[in-house]
Amino acid sequence: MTDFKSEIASAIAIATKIEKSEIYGYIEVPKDINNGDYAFPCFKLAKALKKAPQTIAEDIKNNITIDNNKILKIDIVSGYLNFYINKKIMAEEVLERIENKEDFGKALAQNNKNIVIDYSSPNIAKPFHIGHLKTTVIGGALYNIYKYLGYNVTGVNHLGDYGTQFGKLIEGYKLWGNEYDLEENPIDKLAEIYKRINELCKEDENVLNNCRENFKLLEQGDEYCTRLWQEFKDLSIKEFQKIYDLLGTKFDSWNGEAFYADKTDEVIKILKDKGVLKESEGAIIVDLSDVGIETPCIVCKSNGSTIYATRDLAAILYRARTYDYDKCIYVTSYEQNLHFKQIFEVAKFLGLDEKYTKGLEHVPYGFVRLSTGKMSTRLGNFVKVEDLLNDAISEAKRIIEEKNPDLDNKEETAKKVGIGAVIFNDLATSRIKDEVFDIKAMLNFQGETGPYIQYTYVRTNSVLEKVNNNKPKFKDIDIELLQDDYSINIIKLIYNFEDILNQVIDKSEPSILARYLIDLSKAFSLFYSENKIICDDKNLQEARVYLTYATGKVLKNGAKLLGIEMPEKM
RNA sequence: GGGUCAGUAGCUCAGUUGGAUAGAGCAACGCCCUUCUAAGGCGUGGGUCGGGGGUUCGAAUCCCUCCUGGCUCACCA
Repeated sequence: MTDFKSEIASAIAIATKIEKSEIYGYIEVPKDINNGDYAFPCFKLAKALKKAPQTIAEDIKNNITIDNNKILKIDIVSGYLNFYINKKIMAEEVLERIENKEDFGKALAQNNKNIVIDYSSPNIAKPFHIGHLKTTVIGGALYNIYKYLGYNVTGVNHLGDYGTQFGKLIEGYKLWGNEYDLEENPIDKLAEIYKRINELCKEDENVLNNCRENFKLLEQGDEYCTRLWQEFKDLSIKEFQKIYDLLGTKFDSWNGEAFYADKTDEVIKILKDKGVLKESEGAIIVDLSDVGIETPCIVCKSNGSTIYATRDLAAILYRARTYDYDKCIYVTSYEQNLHFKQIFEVAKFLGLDEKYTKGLEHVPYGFVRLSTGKMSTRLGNFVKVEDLLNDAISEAKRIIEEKNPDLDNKEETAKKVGIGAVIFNDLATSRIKDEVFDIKAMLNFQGETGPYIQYTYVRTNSVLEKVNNNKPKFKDIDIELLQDDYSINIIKLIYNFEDILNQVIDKSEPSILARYLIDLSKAFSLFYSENKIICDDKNLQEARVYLTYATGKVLKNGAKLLGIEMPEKM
């Protein structure tokens, strides 16, 4: 497609003899469409050229050589150079590509880079609560978008399946296992056992020692402990899988912490050979004060066992070797900011190629808090994702019964709408912001929500159904009939789709796409309410139906990248 | 206390990397369905962009400082 911004930048660069990349960075899109489609603020050059902005604008305008077919008009308004592009060309290119490219937006993807994304990563034997939802949907969206843009992506569910907590669980099971039926509701039962054993540990030091002993046995491969651990793990995964199925989340690897348990010796050895290990208070640490991190990174506890940092370092080694990653992304809450800062520094001592250490990226997100305070598994103060999704689905069902009682596939539609609402809610705002969980707001399907996007899509669908899905061919439509503000508004947005996807991966920020889909939905809703699409004028109808089809396609593609499924009717 | 992130309308948030008159949604109030789905569209009210300095043609955006809140600061993950 024609890159209007780039062409304008080139032309200005030639006229001013200034580097194109510099000019390109200055060009902006005016908020007010009356100021054209692209604008160049001449103030930027005033100092360097020692001229008044107005003079610069005039000079550029007089000297610029630009394709008059693509740029129709250049205006000077208070120091700005405003460019008016030929929207017919833009409309033609955008709409033609929609028809031809099955996966519209992929054009910029011609890379073969390997991306590893570590996301979701819940703790075994603990409930999957709404605190785990963000990493799951943010990671999932990044996974989809990287893949869509042509990267080789590996999604890793780095399960929390290792540590003293399992020694405790095993001890609890030994004591009271016969009181619980784990098949029925495994996670809840395990959580109960976990809570109970923790209480007992507080009362009785001997029990705590037994727990530690169990974990040691587990580390040494004791048959009984390993069998129990495996069983807890299997039950948990089965439970998690239910939620992943609802959310449509997929992973390529389930290698969790335990997987790296036998790979930490090598890490210690490399660090030792590098001479960066120090003993301090009985533990073995890497001092990072040289790089401004005052808290040292512990790689070996004073009792000789390893710690999560060591296992994360082993994972970096493993991922570099196995996946040859260009980027390795960790989606976790910002609680772990310091931890990742530390291990990314220590990773520089592992003797890896710079490519791997530079490719490490932590993507932190904000807390989910209940109105009653911070969530705590221990205190039972949490909302399970399964319950939330079920609430959302019931609410969607209720609304369907109220608004569209004759609908087919009510169950399936309610599922898509309810889950779409929940996913969208977690992706719609900047990931770093904290969120106070508000079930009422989440179940309000009005305004800027997932259901709004779905509803807009459904409307595009019914228009097409009205013409028996006889979408006109691109070559048969008259672009001239799509030059009104409402249509152009939509076309411009579709033109930006690729750019939006690239922004998302640049910033690891799926909310950019979520907001974009809202903007596109708004633009279409306005077009829809202002125009009669199915009308007496056959040419006009065909052009508008085509635009409707194009909008629906982008909405559906975009939503899918966020993990939101579109119902065909609702 | 150190580090770090955040503070924009009553509430929830955008703000294209320093640009033109700071925008949406929710909530409130009004209007629009014999018409392609009203889960929609339109309108009204609502702002010291946390405070104060500074940088410059120009600041919600960059720098300094203070205030408020979150997270974190050695053997949990």
